Amino acid sequence: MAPSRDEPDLSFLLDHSSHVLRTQMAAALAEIGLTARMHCVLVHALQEERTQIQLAELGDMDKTTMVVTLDALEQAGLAERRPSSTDRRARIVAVTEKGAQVAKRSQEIVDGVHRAALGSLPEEEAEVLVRALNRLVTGHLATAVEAPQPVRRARQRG
Amino acid sequence: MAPSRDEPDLSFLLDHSSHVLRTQMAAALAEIGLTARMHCVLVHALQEERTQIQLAELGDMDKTTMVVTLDALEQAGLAERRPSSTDRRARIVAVTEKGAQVAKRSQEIVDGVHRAALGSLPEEEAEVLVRALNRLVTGHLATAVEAPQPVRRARQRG
DNA sequence: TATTGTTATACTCTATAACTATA
DNA sequence: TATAGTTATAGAGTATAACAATA
Repeated sequence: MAPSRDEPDLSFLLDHSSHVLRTQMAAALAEIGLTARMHCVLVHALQEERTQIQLAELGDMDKTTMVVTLDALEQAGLAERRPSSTDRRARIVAVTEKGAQVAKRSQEIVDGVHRAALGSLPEEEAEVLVRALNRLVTGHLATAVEAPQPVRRARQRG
Repeated sequence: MAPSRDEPDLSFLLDHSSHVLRTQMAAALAEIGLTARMHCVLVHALQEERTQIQLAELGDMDKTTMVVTLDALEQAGLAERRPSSTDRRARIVAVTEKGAQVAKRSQEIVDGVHRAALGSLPEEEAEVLVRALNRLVTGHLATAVEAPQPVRRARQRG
């Protein structure tokens, strides 16, 4: 939505800037064959032994979305599913050697995209921007208002 | 995506804050039966005589999305399609009396949601936040990187 | 009984294509 | 030939339900 008047339209400012930054990030990561989600999973899986559900929560995605993301990472040879030694239901996501290299590169890309954006601002403005957003994200804009759940029919038996 | 390290994760900050603000806005406008798009169309249509396509451009939506949005506004008795006096293909979107009242109320709601967010910050931080976002939106984050177009088959003849 | 991961699929959203009327 | 608006629908994205294995 475009700004309608002279008042600051915070919705437009946040929507537009986050959308454009997201497209820049997607384009930059696509050059090494990654999506933002794949990058996110790689980085978190590298930090410590984590199951799919733990990684899903960290990346704020559904467990079924994690399945698809992991399929892509496995197919690219960047990660593997390994049985957990303590819970035979769970799978630990192990990052391969190649995956670790790619993650290092993708983190540089992510940092670069962020630096380019923040670097386009006067230094003090960039600092305050980050501080203000952090305050919002941990305060007034911490948790989404959940919409009323749409009804969902049972799926066809097969 | 959650922040992965100690560096400021601008993507997360913008995505999260814009998403939560959007849900707050949707919930607040839903109380008077509006979506953000409906509000956007009402406000712009009130400013001057505008066609559907002009309103679609202002609200950054497709003309087909505008059709759906206008259907909703008409059904709610808030706006009407009127033939343009200068172009018999085009329709002017006229806001009804009731629509004008609702638009006034919805603008108050929008302003209120924005004020609540900005008001949760120290005054100077809020000012710099808006200034910085404005600079990004008109500068480094002005235009989205467009993704390669997905192929699209011809639609079934009927 | 509850949880992990999987598959199948329903749903939403939005854009594309084709069409009619008009320019 | 090009444009405004409409309809139908394709496609992406994602979440829900059901299920098997295990806790």
